[in-house]
Amino acid sequence: MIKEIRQYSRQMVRELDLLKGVFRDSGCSYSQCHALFEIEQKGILNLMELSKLLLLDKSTTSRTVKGLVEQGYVKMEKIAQDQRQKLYSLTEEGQQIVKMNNESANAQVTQAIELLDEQERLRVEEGLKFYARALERSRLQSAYLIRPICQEDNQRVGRVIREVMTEYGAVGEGYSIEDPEVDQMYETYNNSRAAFFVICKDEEILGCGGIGPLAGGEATTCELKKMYFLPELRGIGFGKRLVFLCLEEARRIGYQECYLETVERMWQANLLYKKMGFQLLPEPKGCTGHSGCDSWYVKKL
Amino acid sequence: MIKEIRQYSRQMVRELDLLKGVFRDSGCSYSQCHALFEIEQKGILNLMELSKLLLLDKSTTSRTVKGLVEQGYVKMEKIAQDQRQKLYSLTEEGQQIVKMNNESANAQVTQAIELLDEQERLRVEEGLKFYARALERSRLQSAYLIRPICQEDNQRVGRVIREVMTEYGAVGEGYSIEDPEVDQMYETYNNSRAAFFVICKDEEILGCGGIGPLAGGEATTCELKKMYFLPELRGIGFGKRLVFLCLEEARRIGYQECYLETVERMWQANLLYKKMGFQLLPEPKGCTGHSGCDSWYVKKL
DNA sequence: GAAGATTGAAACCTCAATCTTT
DNA sequence: AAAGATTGAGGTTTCAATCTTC
Repeated sequence: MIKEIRQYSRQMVRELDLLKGVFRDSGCSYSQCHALFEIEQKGILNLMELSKLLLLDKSTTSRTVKGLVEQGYVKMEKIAQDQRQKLYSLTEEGQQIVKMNNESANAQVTQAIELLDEQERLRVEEGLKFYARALERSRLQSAYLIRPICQEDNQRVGRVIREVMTEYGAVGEGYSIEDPEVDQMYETYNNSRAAFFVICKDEEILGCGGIGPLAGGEATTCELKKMYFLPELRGIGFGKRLVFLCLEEARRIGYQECYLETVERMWQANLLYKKMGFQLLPEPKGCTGHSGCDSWYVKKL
Repeated sequence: MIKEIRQYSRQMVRELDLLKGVFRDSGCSYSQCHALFEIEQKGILNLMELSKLLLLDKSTTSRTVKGLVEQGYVKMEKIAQDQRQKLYSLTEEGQQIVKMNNESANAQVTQAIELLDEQERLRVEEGLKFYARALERSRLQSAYLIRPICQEDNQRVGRVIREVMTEYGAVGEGYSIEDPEVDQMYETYNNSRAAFFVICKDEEILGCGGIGPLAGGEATTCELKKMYFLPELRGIGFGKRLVFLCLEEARRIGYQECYLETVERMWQANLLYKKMGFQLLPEPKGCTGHSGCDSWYVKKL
């Protein structure tokens, strides 16, 4: 399947590349047209932001915009707060060009899309969306690594747990932030019925989570425990990966169901658990001593 | 929807562009890696073919391959039949590089695709396939034009009809190639119950087709007639467009069903009719006098 | 020192002109 | 003349170095 996807994506990129010819009429290079488009989208932006959007080196971007300013399509202004930045926005004429270019590009795409039926169009939209998103997540994730916890991580893991729980106001009695294990995660989970992972960038630890036996529960039930991500790590798909990894490990150990408890205000986490097939429970299981929690989930393994 | 599709495709292209960085390790430029890949796919090819596959100017391609030959990844040979061409193929070392590059590219794509579930992966594959195909067809179609027939077309349309019918052996008694109208399509279809279109590139006519009343049939039934495409025009989606146009015209005139007859060995046409919702009939309708036909279809309008 | 922007050198690409073979 | 390939001039892009402001 990878082979097919690569093949189709090569074909698609090739065709899209040919479409770029449309912009020749406007008297600007393709990169200049792209720059005009992105400036129009954002309204106003500086060189670095534009450079990232265009996927061009800042030096190229600088020269590209220089041409546009000379042609009178883009105007530059400075702000008092930061004399380093140059902020670019479109002139009247620039807006005209963007509008024209957009119309011809839309016409081209429309012409192609009209060859498909309604069902196929939806497939195209969804397919492109999923693939773009997957590639982005994969790129963002590639800077980080998931690995089992080791003893040297204890201190930094403790810090992550405290920071995230504090962020969500899960502090004080009835919350796991008070558990003595917080500073000794390695020792606590280093046994045949448990597993604990950390997510790090270089030496820095940014997230963690693991499984262990559910205190006061059946022997076949495990608990998904201490899953906390610093903000930097959120929204790039690591939650799904870590939960998946934990559930796999739980199955390997021999557990038959996985329980977890959390607070409703950690909405990203709650959404993730539901997506991963966890069922909301009306009341807690076992006796974890975490009376501050207000949401309980379980999933068969 | 066009807006969404353009947005996602921009995002996707941007991400794919970032993936190109993988090839840096091999010591070749991205274009060189791409060239190695395409040479490996085809086995052996000349400069012009390679240039088309890479979407690069032949001059760039020449320089790109020159570098690869110097590095010992590609070998050049000439053939006796045509001393103009240079044929390129991979050396052992070149194959090694391609294999390495392919593995790392596959790994990258795999990493992204693994973030999706089975359903989403299928959507990606289908979506990319549909879009690549639609863009290609749209590009190929843009060289041609569909328009109503005019009197000056008569001779050239007659030639197209005879050429295609002869190609499929639909010659002699019982075939419409004998109809006197073949040389006077404009006059025959220039009335309020009929319509006839031609597909042309510049002045050259490459295909035709139209509708008219079904001889010996009910007044509410029309016949799809004389639809013939020269080989150049096949496989780029014009059949669908022309049939669609004819059916629209038939509805406008007030017909309630559309009949057509053809021969089974024109398999592309038969496939098209089925796809467009025509039902195969066990026997002919009306009395067209075309006893050579062996397939009859009808579609409600 | 770090962030935003520009500049110089070199690589890459296109267009047009040219060379060689058919 | 046409098709395949190469070469020269000039635009586009990157990398690294530099300038300016915070």
